[in-house]
Parts: sequence; C-alpha cells; structure tokens
Amino acid sequence: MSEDVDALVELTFAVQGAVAAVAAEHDVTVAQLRLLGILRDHEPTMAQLGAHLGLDKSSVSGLVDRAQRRGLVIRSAGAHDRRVVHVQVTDAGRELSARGAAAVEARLGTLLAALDPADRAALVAAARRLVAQR
Amino acid sequence: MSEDVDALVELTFAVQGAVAAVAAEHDVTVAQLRLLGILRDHEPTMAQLGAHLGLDKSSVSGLVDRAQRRGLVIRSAGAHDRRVVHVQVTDAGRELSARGAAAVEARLGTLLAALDPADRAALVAAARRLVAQR
DNA sequence: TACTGTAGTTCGCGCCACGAACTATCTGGA
DNA sequence: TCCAGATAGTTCGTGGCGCGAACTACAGTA
Repeated sequence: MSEDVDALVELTFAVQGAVAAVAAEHDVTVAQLRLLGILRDHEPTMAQLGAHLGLDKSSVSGLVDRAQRRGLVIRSAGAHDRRVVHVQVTDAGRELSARGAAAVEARLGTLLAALDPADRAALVAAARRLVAQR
Repeated sequence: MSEDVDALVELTFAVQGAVAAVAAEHDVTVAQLRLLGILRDHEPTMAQLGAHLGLDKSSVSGLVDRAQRRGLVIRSAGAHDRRVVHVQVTDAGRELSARGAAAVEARLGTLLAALDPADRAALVAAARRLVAQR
C-alpha cells in the first residue's frame, strides 16, 4: 500500500537526517563516515569500494581524494598489480570513525528506545533481512 | 547495540538507493521527487517547506528554483502578506510525481514483499511511529 | 611485439545544502 | 504617525556529491 511505502521512505529521511547531523557535528559528511566505516575492517581497492558503495569509480576517486586531503585515509599501491590502489584508514580516520559511530549510535538509540521492545526487535530483524538479501 | 544501528542505517542506504534509481529513470532527483510529494496535497510557503523538509530557507529557494525551471512547480504571491511565497505543483509536476510514486511503490513493494507479513507489519508500524514523533 | 582489456584519474556538468549579506514587507510601540 | 525591529525570501560564494566521457598506465595474451 502507498502509505506503507511513504512511511518507510520518510523513515529513511529521518534516519539519514540524524546521521547527517552527527556527521556535521564532527565536520565530515555522511559519505565519508560511511567510507570510514567500511575501512574499519577492510583495505579494499577503489573498484571494490565502488561496488560496495554502489558508486561509479570516478565518484570513489573524488570521495577518497577529499578524505585523503583531510588526512582520514591513505592510498597505497598494489603489490603485484601496479594498477590497483588500496585504501587504508589512518589513525585520525579511525578515531573519527569511532567517535562518529558512537554519536550515531546514541542518536538513533534514543530514537529506537521510543519503541516498545517488540516493535524494536521486529524493526531491526526486518532491517537485517532486507539488507542481507539486497 | 551497534549492529542494530548498523542494520538500520544500511537499510536507509538501500531504500534511498532504490528511490534514487527510480528518480534517475524519471530524470529528476530524490529531493525534487520528495518536494513534489509534499505538494501533492499542500500549497505551502517557502518557510513551511523548509520546516517540513528540514532544510535552510536558502536550500529551499534553490530546490524550488530548479523544479520551477523544469516546469514542475510554480511560485505564487501570498494574498495578505506580500512577503510570503506559496509553491504549487504544476500538471506536469503532478503527473511526474504520480509516475515516480508508482515506480517507487513497485520497487519497494517487492522489497517489502520478501518479508513475512508479521515482520512487514511491524516494520511499517515502527516506521510510522518513528516518523510521527520526529 | 602489438592488441585488447582493466584500474584509476581527470575534467566538466548539474545538483544539493549551508551561511552571510541583502531586499522587501510587516508590525508593535513611542 | 513613524520608525526600529522582526520576518519572508533571494542571491552569492563555498564545498561536497555523483555521473559520464576521455585519458593514462599497466597487465595479459595472441
């Protein structure tokens, strides 16, 4: 039904807004926070990043450029194939990422806390399932 | 818990990505589609739009500018207070909005259909409640 | 060696969102 | 009445985002 979809979409705007607010407080963007989150436990190539983020390779170039200019991220040459570029998070980036994640956690945690436990569990379960089968 | 929040945030990226894809197919942006959705049953002032969208008034100016340039929207002067500007959707805008909404509906509908009815109902209910008390 | 494919970068475009400075209009109080 | 704020929008400059097209450099292969 239309209203269901509307509610879902508006929910995503609310959540994205909360994340954007947190990002702004920490002087980064949502895209960069998301990038840092991925790099927390990966050291992907540009192409892999693009696939994961659903972005064109030129978009990834720009995103990494800006993050690197801020000292959050580093490019390193591939060992065997000199065409590939691996991206690593720096200490500064890792620290910023941790603070940002905690802040998002806090913000959305209070939002989620407003729901009764059953609803909340259902929401989270549904989110997991939807994301899993993307 | 951190994973809950992660799942929720990734869900919003997935949904926003789907909406963005639909928007691109129809040669508009997500922001403009959202604007048209609001105008479907309102005729707000710039300030009201800003409040509803959570945007600065200068952002609203730009958004309406671009939509108007595309013929999707019209500005009209306020009746009593000549400072205010009301925004109305045009026929073209209304039609585009309807097509976009249907496409988003279809896209997210299949996504939602993958959930069993209980999960789905819970997700929608949670979404409604979260949005309501923003 | 020459050809073809792949990984990234660069450039130009339009869009988005913000804040500061500005214009026009409205309103309440001396 | 008049004027000092307050309010509604616009404009301008800045930075970020995402795309596609054109380009470079390297890899693998006939």
